Amino acid sequence: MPKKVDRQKRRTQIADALMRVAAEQGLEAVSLRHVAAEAGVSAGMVQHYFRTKDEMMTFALDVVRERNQIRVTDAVTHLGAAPSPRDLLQTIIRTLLPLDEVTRADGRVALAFLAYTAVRPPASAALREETEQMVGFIAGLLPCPDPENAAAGLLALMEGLGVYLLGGQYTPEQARRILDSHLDRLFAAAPDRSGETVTIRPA
Amino acid sequence: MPKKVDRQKRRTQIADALMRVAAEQGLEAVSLRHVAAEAGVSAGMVQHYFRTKDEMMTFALDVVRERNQIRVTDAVTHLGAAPSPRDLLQTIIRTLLPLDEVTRADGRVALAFLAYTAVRPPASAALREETEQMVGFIAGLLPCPDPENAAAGLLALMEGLGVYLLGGQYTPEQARRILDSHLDRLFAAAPDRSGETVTIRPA
DNA sequence: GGGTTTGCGATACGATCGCAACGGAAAACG
DNA sequence: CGTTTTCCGTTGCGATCGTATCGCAAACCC
Repeated sequence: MPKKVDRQKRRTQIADALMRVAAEQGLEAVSLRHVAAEAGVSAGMVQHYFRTKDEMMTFALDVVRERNQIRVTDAVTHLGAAPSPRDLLQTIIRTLLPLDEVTRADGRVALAFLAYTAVRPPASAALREETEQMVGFIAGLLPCPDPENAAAGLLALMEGLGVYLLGGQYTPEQARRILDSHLDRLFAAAPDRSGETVTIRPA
Repeated sequence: MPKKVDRQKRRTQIADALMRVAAEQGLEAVSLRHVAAEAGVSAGMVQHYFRTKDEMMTFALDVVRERNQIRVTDAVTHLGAAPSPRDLLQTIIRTLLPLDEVTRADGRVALAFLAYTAVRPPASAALREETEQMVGFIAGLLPCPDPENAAAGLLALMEGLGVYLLGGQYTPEQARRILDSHLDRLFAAAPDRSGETVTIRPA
């Protein structure tokens, strides 16, 4: 057969280049040739690994989601074995917010994809499922009444904070304060369960 | 001089066409010729009223913002002279959320522009100022402690709800419930001022 | 080692892009 | 009524787009 090439690895390298282009110049600057140049390869090679541009986009979108997933589980792991629900939530959400230059780049890509998929509904199925799962998980951590809606609201607040951070409308410190204030409210009105902790279990 | 043409009106007509294209096919489908075709005019005419594409985009962005502003003041006016702070907030935010097909179209445009300006920071100055003003206004309506952060959080929640609505991750009913639940929380823990009302005054 | 399969660079094609330039029609002004 | 100024449709240019296709080299199978 052919040369042994790690296909998945090459595809990821190309997706990385795509994300760099998208983060710096926006998604509309993403073209086969730009991505190829950014990746330091020929345009033909990009075409070899992605038969169509849309396939490349979809793959990159998956990579972004996967990276975020990893970031979260990493952060949670570093939190120790039995964090309080509030610390756990704060860590998760702070991890997902574009608070530094690195995560900002990712955030710009994610935002661009959001606008991209808003016109191509089928591409967002996985995203939808992920969100639903997240809502369920967070709801279980909240001591307040109506935890389902509170959890969904917390996620929405996170998303909005991300958007405003990228738009430069809120500073990172502001965003952190807003998040903390919101968590205060979520954990305030409830019966005191402040001693409780969460046991991390593998997904 | 020349034929008397209402320049501003023509520009708005073109911007309307732009928004229709952007809402249906995304911002990357917005080109001089597409917009011209959608508006039923020649490409040359579009060029006549906007020397560059970027000028057209910026103008359209302004129109979107202006429309939202009008929608809000309209809704608030229909609310009567002395609504409760909570009703006022609910109305404002529901007005800004993409809950029906019409506002969804606007929301898609706004989201596309958000991604657009994320890479062109200078274009978002007006947006930033508007948000700041809004935070101040909302903060004055909130009875809870830390009203500044709560207000900013409420706006972020709204933005996130909008994004999730456009992505089809939350349904309109869900979004309304989430918003109400959040408002419950904001107006719950406070000293009872439920009898108070807000006096609407002109901006 | 010949044949086959794959990796990948090169090139071409038709479409579309933003933009510039030209030209005529029409209206206001002298 | 002629001039001038604006309006705007047409056309063309160069660049770039996504995609199809070809060709060759390298590696694997037998």
